[in-house]
Amino acid sequence: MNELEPEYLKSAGLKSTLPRLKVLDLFKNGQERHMSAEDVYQLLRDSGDNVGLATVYRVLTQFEQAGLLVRHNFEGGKSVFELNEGTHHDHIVCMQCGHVEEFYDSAIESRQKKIAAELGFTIHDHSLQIYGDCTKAKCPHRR
Amino acid sequence: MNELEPEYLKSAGLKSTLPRLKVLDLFKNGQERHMSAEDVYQLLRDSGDNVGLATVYRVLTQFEQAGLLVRHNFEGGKSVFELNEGTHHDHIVCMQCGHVEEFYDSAIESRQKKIAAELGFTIHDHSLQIYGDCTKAKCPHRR
DNA sequence: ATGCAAACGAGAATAATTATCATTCGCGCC
DNA sequence: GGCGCGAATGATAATTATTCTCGTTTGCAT
Repeated sequence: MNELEPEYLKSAGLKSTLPRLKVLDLFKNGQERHMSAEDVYQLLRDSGDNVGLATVYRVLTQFEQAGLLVRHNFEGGKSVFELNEGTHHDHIVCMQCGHVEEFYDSAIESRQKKIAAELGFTIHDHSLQIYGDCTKAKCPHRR
Repeated sequence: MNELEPEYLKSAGLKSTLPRLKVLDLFKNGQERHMSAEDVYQLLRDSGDNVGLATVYRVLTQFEQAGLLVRHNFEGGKSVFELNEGTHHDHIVCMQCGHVEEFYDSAIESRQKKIAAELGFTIHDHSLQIYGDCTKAKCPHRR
């Protein structure tokens, strides 16, 4: 059932190996959009694939550098990755259940550009997270 | 020469102890606005005050909870603290020299509130950092 | 099929932070 | 001005996230 996709790795200049294909498949066909290294490691282990934790870290970092994944540093000290689908967005994170929603606001984006320019910075990257409680929902997502 | 200020601690519900007074003094009268636990530890050590690293971590966390300091999680894996002067602001960080500038933009703030509301979140906190290079300056600040 | 560099897996090493616990300190009380 | 007690401290062990090391395996071109 594993829908492997070696072409992605080839085009990214990465050799097509089993661990890489499995990790990529997890992000493309798995249920969670946002996963930490530990999450990936456990999910692979659960599905019977024995990929070493060190390899997971290596692969995630390589994928980030290749532009296949994006890394986020949410509160809590661990890096979280998601598939890079070209469209930039920021995140709002529920502090109760850990659920993550994505949003994009062009007004915020353009203000950031203006501010950076005014302060004499060449913008490289930015990171915006809103932390709160998803009161509306009954927090159906677990951490 | 240490200008101690026990009243701050009292009013924050914290017992006035030597390590706490020294850390507070560093933030109020030191040259760096943004410091990690290790930074604080080293600076105290340099000025002849022997405060344990564990104590530094404890005091920083207590000060954060008491509202005296604000904690930031910039890229790089370590927490950075600054004096809480009531005025919220975000940060732009130079990736070359580590220099930090502060800014506040009411348009960004209000857009965030609106977005959180639309997504059904009670906003708790937020974190916005822009990462870039301070091209204008010749990067006079070192990390 | 063969070979070799690149990738892997297990476990050691590192970095930031937190927990443990015996000793010391701040401070109210007599 | 000393006493006592609980809170705070400091040294160090423990934890957590991540990276490094190194002997073994694998992808892939010949």
